[in-house]
Amino acid sequence: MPDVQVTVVGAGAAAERTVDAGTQAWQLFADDPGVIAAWVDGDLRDLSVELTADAEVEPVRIESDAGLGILRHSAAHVLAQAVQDLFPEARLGIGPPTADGFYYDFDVPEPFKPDDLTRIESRMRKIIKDGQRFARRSVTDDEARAELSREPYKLELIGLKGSNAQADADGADVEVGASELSIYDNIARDGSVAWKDLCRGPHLPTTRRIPAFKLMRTAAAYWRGSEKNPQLQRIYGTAWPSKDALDAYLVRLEEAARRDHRRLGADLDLFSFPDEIGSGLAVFHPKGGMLRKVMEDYSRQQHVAGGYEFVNSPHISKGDLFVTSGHLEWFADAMYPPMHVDADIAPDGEVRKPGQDYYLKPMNCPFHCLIFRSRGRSYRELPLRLFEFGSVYRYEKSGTIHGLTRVRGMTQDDAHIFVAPDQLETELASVLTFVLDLLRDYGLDDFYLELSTKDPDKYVGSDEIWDSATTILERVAKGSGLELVADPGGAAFYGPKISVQTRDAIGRTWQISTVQLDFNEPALFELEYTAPDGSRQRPIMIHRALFGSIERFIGVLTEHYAGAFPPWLAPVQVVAIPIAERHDDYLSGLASELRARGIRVEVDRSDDRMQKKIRNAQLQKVPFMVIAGDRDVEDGAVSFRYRDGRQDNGVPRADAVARIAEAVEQRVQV
RNA sequence: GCCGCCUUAGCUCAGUCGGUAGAGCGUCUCACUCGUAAUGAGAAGGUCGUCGGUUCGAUUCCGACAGGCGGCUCCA
Repeated sequence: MPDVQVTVVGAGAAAERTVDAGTQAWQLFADDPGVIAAWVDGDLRDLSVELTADAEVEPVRIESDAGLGILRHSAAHVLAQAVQDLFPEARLGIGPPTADGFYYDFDVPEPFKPDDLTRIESRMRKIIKDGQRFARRSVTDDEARAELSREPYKLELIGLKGSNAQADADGADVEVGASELSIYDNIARDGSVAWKDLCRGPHLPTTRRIPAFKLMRTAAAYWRGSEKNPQLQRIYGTAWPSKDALDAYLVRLEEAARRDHRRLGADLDLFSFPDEIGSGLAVFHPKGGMLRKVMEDYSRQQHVAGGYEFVNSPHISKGDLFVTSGHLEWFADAMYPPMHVDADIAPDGEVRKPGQDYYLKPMNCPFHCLIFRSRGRSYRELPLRLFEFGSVYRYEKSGTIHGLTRVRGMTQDDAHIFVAPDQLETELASVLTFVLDLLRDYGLDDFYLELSTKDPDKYVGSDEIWDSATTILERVAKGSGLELVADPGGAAFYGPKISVQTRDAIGRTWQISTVQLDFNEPALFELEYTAPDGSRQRPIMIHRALFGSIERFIGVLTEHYAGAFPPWLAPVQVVAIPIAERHDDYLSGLASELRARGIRVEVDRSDDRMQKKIRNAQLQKVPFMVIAGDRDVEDGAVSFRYRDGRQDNGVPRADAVARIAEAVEQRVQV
């Protein structure tokens, strides 16, 4: 048998190896059970692939990104097999890996019930225990159609082959690759085919190589992601290279649940969503209101320093304003319906006065445009930066509402900056710096940027303008030195945008701030300024919001800090705890001193025992507990307790006040 | 908006195979005055989300609606 030369790329060094023709990749890595697939000449392949001359082979370990994807994709196949065993009428959608797991979509007559998941899970365990081999074979389109004639969704995917851009967009690419079709057979140990699926692979060698998995939940999902298509039943699962890794993932989910701002909002008495008001409409309680005030105060202060002018606009407007701005044309469905006022209809039906439609405002920009237009503007006024905490109302679809992060009434820290074209790039760069600096002040410091470009189906304005605007934004974004991710088609209809994505304390990302360019609205409102040469010129408008909305930002910060806000943001900064009632007055005196320094302090005069008061302050995540008993009173001192249980006893009063005031002023976390 | 699940005291949750309900925490009162995460005793508190249907009788079964949760779609 002729020999074949291959190159094995390992950790660090590449090694030439000579193997028999017909050697399969697994034979190179037979001594390493962590290897589950291989890169062969840059393509991800099954370990059963036969090596050809001069191939470059690199092992794929199960815990690598590619390895996890293969593990989870294989788990999805096991799920689908289990489902079709138990529900023979189930038809297959797609089943790709996701960031932390996998899912598979099924068309079933009845949605799955919670009990079904348990049954499916045990069936999956049996399939895994069976050690079925994943075997790949290439098929022609016609062969695939014949074999999968019972699977209408798969047939549709076969038809998509070649139009790969579309398939990529909705995840179908895991089933049909760019070139040839393949089917994976699951071969039982008696050699029979237990199950098969159209799939481009690769897969684990056998089902036994799934060390740990769990089905998480069921949900409905539209076929190929479109509302117009039928809904399939999706089963989500997760799979990991070890039981420990699975457990760690489940712990991570619990940690995220522990930080959920909806739960903390109730526990810390920050806000609520009374049914009587309506879905997605929050009320802020005194503690949430204080948090909000502190955030706003600091933001206003920074906006003054940043050269912004403060404006204000009403919550409702006649509809014509939103006809001019284009919002009614594009977003009428997502606006609260109009209030029709001032109509005068005679008893005989004669219209004496037609009346007017007023709308709750969904955006602040049209109002700011009117402020710009209220008088003639000179180039000397530019950049003109108009800032407002503007409350807007959007009739979000009922199913999308989520705590404070997706609401129907919100207050944006909204500014519209009008610039001359030659000021655009400089202003954008300084806006981006302003945004990032302010976010850092609130304790967020891990960012990347996303550049959202034109949606070919939903935009206004000329291609040239879009291209040049996009180029400028890209240059500014790159100039920030932050990682930049493309978001094709993600722009608003009126212009491209940069959004700031923030990673929180447990690594989740949130879209917070946006900086959007708008060449469109200044034209709709016929905005002009007089240039140095006396000509009339059209300004460019920059929309920008840092918090996005205050509500959403409070939600994000609450989760980021798990409710343990740094002292400057904490609604109650200090709880003073007397050990016995006779120490109340002593601590009231200290509280007055602290209040004189602007510190938010409460003295716990309840008749709880001191241990209970500590527990209560701890549960409320108050940054400073100052405790005083006989010893402290005698020494003119207090004892500190921090949220992490750390104590610092016998601190002189003046030092204690200074320590607290300093932590607040420096905006540090304690 | 679509699919599924859920809704019992302020909160977390028991319970009633159809005969109008119970605990812990919280609240209030009293006693206790205590050195770093829950002192003890007592009391108040619910037309079992809303409306309709079935039934002698509905918190329980059925339906609609509202609200919530998990996804999908959407997010100017």
